[in-house]
Amino acid sequence: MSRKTPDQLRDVLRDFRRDQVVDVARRLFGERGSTDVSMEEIATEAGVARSTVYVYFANRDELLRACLERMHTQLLDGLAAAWEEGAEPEDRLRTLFEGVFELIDDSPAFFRLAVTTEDAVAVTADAVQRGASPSTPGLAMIGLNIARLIQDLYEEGVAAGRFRPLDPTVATALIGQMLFGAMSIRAGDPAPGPRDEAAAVVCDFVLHGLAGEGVRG
Amino acid sequence: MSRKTPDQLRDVLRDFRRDQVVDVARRLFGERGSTDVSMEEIATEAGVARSTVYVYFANRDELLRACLERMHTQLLDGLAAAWEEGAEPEDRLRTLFEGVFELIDDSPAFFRLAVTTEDAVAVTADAVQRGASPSTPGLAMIGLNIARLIQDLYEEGVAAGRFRPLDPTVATALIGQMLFGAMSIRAGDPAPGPRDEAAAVVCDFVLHGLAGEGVRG
DNA sequence: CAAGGAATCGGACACCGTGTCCGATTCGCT
DNA sequence: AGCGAATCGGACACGGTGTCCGATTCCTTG
Repeated sequence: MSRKTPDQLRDVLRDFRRDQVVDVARRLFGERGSTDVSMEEIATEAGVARSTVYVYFANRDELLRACLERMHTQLLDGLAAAWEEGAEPEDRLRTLFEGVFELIDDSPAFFRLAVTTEDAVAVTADAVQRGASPSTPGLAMIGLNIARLIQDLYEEGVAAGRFRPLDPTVATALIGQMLFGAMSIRAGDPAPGPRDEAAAVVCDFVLHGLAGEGVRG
Repeated sequence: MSRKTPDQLRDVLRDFRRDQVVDVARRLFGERGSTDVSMEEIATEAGVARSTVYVYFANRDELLRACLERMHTQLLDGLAAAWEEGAEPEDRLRTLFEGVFELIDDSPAFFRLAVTTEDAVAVTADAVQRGASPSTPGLAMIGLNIARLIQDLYEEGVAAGRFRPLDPTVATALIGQMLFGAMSIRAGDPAPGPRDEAAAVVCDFVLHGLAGEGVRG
């Protein structure tokens, strides 16, 4: 062969090294704020020179984006794994909350990160509607895929006659809001309760709301 | 009198100057991130020397806290103003959302600020239950008062037979989560819809949930 | 008006983190 | 052994923070 190492292999290696750094950065960013942790510290902890980090990431922000993207895929993987278990829309909803909580419990500072880093908050269903191209780079996708998940879930539920027929865009946004709120609060809770319980409670609330059962309708 | 200016007056003056700086800081922090805006800039914009800012605030963090506290009181004032209008629990709930949205629209970066600055996320009702002493300094109060508001609202609703009787702590937390999520999303929405509409939609969701009306119970 | 004190200015300072650069070194491959 | 790529490590400029202090302004009071 003319090339000593195929570009392909070289890239794999490169990704591996990148991941190595991202792992550390994610942990440190998680424990303390995204500020308060220096490049030096990340590099040292990852066992590389500071200058080497800058080979893989143009700057601090890009490293942060990489961390968020990793958490994102981690979340989606986790959700996909448990996704097929229950066929009932209600169960899927609960699964969704449980999966999200699992990620939060694993690295509670997820949100401080996500929120700090601009526009990751686009759990709005508009985004789905506006159909941001799947090639959209970076963080827009982070909430987008979840929004899509929610919208699918909701429409299934309506089709099955389990959910009220609302404007799907609005409904998706509302569920997303609840999800976001629940995540944020759990992320800030120093002593969160059991995951399944918490998910069940939130899920019940999302389904039936606040109003007394006999009161209305 | 022995004193040229009574300490009292001196303090008033001092507060006035402080507010002057906080006003500017809040705006700038709001427009761009809490990072990305230097003390120098704040000072200049406020028409004082950088060193003078450090007379009133020990450091950047303290200035940030002051900004958040100001927003907090602003929010509570706004809510209190419209609080008595509707006696019905449902109306009060809607008023709550509207009031919060109003603040958000006024300075959308409220949340990036609040969330970034640790533990402001304590909208958990546990906090109310644990009864954090009212003297608790700083940001713990920021969500606490709102939580108290929510809890009162909820208990009124239950007493009036309008809300389902749940564990008040849990119910408060859930409403708080929805509120938090709604705020966050609206804060990130580049083109938010009319306030009253948005509030009405969220409110309806909180009241009746997702499930079809005839489906369950 | 003159004197005095408090607040403010403005500029110097040390410190730290970022991002860039480059020569020296190590590592893997042939 | 020899080559090239990756890595090291340490220098650098830059910008922001927080501290300090002498000079200046403003207001009060005698």
